[in-house]
Amino acid sequence: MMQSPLAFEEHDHHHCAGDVLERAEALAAERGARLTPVRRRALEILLEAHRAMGAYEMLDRLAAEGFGKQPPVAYRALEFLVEHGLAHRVRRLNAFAACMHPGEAHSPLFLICRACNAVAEAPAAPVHAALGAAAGAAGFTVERATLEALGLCDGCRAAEAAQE
Amino acid sequence: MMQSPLAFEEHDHHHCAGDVLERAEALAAERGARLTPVRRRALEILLEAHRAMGAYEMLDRLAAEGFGKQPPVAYRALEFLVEHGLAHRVRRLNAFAACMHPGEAHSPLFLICRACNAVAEAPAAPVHAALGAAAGAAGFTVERATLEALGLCDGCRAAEAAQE
DNA sequence: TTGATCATGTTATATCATCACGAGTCAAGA
DNA sequence: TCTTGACTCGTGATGATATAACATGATCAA
Repeated sequence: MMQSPLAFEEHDHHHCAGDVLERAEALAAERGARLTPVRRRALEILLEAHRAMGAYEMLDRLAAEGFGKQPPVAYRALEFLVEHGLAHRVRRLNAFAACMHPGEAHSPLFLICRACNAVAEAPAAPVHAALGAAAGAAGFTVERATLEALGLCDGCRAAEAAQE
Repeated sequence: MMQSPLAFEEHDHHHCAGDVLERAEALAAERGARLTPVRRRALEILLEAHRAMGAYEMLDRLAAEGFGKQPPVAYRALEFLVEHGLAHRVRRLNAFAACMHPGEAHSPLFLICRACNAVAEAPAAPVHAALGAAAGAAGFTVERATLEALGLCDGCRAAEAAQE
């Protein structure tokens, strides 16, 4: 599998890990949610990997660190993170990614590069507005939305164009 | 499992099946795609069921009619239909649904009612526009999009409100 | 009619996700 | 202090979804 960073451009990785983790802890405390060792470690692993990761890869890593070895261990930790907005599920990839903006209410738009497998989380407010309008016209009230785009990031698009 | 029609309101079911199938055939012919017996039957089954259907349920039905009994039989037929715009994949449900507007280029927006499991295909042009803009700002070119909303159709919303 | 291509079927396996159960933890209140 | 109830985490087992790899047969253009 190729490298799959969570944003297309270079960025301050320290922010992604440390700062986000810190905010996650504050959030959990504030809401009475228990960021237990497995859960916290799962979030750290997602942040360190800095890409979308399948539940079984997560399980392998957790097991290697002395946590349980059965699928529910990983699924439960990931479910907790998703429930509390600390991670997101990327359905197209059957995978999970750390949320880069915990706390800020947002249902993200994922941009998935089919060439380098990078997954970026983009602001989605206008998309949600359009979505709500379309749904309303059809007699439907949206509670949660899955917005995932498959395509090419600029880097890979340039590379592909050059190759032809 | 509950009934899961593809639109929230009553409608002319004959149109959904007969007419769509007819257009599908025309489309296939036009594009040199071979709508073979399994493929055609798979599309008919989707149209008749008139709801999202998992690959294994499709497989059961195909097998019962004398087609192959192994998963690839269903997956290949469904893959063909999706590739040619005759069906769509609903990722949130790990299921497939017949396209109600074959030929009209559209990447659909699915509205999934969490109460009655109905799945409706809504017009998504404005959503795509917003999506493209958001992606462009992030340095990304969209090729395909998954747009799925989970929520309540008006009927179920009224029922839920009445119950409380 | 021959060769290229595509379709269909098979067996086997990979991958993703949940169920059901029991032991340990922890805090609120009798 | 001692229950009690909610929650957590681990287990084995199973369920659900999807693909790989390969053989046979159909289709069609040259």
